[in-house]
Amino acid sequence: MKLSLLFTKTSKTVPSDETARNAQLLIQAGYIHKEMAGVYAYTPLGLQVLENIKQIVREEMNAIGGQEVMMTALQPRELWEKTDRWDDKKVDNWFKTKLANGSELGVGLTHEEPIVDLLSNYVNSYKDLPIFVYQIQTKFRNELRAKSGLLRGREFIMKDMYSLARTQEEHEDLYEKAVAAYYRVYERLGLGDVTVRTYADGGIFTPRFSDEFQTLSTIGEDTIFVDEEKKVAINQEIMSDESLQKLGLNKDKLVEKHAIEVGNTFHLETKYTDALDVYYDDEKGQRQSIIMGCYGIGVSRLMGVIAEHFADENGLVWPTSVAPAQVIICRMGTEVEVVKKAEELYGALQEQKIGVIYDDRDARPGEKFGDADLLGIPYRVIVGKKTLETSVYEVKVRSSGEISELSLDSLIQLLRSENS
RNA sequence: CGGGGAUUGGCGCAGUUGGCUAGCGCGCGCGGUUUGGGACCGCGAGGUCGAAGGUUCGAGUCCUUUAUCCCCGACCA
Repeated sequence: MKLSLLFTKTSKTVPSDETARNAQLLIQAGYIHKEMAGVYAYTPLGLQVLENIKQIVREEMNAIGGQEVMMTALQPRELWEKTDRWDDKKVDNWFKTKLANGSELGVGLTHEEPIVDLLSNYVNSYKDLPIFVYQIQTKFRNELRAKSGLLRGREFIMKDMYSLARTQEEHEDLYEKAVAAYYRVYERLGLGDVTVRTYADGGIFTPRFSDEFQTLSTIGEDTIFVDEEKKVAINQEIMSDESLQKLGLNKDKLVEKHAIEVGNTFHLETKYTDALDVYYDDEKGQRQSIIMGCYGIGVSRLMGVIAEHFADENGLVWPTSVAPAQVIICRMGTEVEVVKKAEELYGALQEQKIGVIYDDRDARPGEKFGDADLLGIPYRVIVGKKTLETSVYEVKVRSSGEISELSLDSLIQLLRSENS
């Protein structure tokens, strides 16, 4: 992508109506646009990051047998009344609207009911199970208070997966597979070291604990207690001697930390399947309940977490796995030979299918360097008069600041290895 | 939903005890000098001060209502 063609621009000033670092940086660099509180649009660069995160999530869900679908945002009232989740007293953050004929609709905030309703058309026999089905979709929640940029929005992108199992053992197996897939997702996003499985409240679903995936961060609104040996934690909200005993955790080994929830998995048991009257026939023709699990990852929230977690005083610092491009070419000046050299490099990298941004603007060096830093592209290559005299390119690593001089071949090799 | 703060060109801000045609920086357009960390000179466009109502000879400045945004708290199935 040529920067001269990109309609977004960076700003020298921080938006005055944001205090959350993720929102400040993402807006300043032109990745997102604030429509209203808790509602953000994604511009080309931001969308690319979002798509990269989605793709990682998608690959890992597919790897455990997940089947992708896309459910609807508009939801019929009747379906949700069957599980007693329509009433505002039960779930108070619905966005609701009406058809022209007056029928009430809800705007999707989660999809247990519609998923089960969909699957009920196809699931009859033990032969049809188990199933993992997921989607990556916009969710709408009428939060009383949106805050912290992408971390808590009223409209946000979420991956929600649901598992349907025949037996408790099968459910446990699916559940742990999903948890393992979650670990791989955070690992690939660069958050593996700071994300910890955390026991939390199971909500209204079940007396069992749910598992949250908490990324350690000072910006986190959750307080968790981490057992660093066991690599697990317990959320403050369920912290009690009884819970600790049940989980086999030793109070003295726990360290208090702030963290932000980037995933949550629940044991739903048979609550939704039973309520919606969906069962399967076993080998003996006996009708049996279906055991469900649900698994969420806040995709857009992750974008905010990653932005904020890796940023430094000069701007964003994307991990290579989600960066909108691997490398940015900064062309110095407009001399014919320099332009030619830069275009050549741009073409060569594109040919190698390496994500590349070419700063072909007729701007001053300082502006180009500043933008390259702010945009957070992992590698920066300079093409200027000096480049013409040597046969190497000056390459700077955004995260470390390390500078090296590489031939075209080794540059390509470096960028391709990061890509895999 | 309770408490606090904010709202003035695209962005960031200043506007004295109410007083003339509402300023500044950045950005933008034109011309020129520049080009390895946001350089400079000249000219220029662009706002009716969140909205509505009121007080006054006169309101960005005072009063009332209201909308929106941010923060703290409550909430987060």
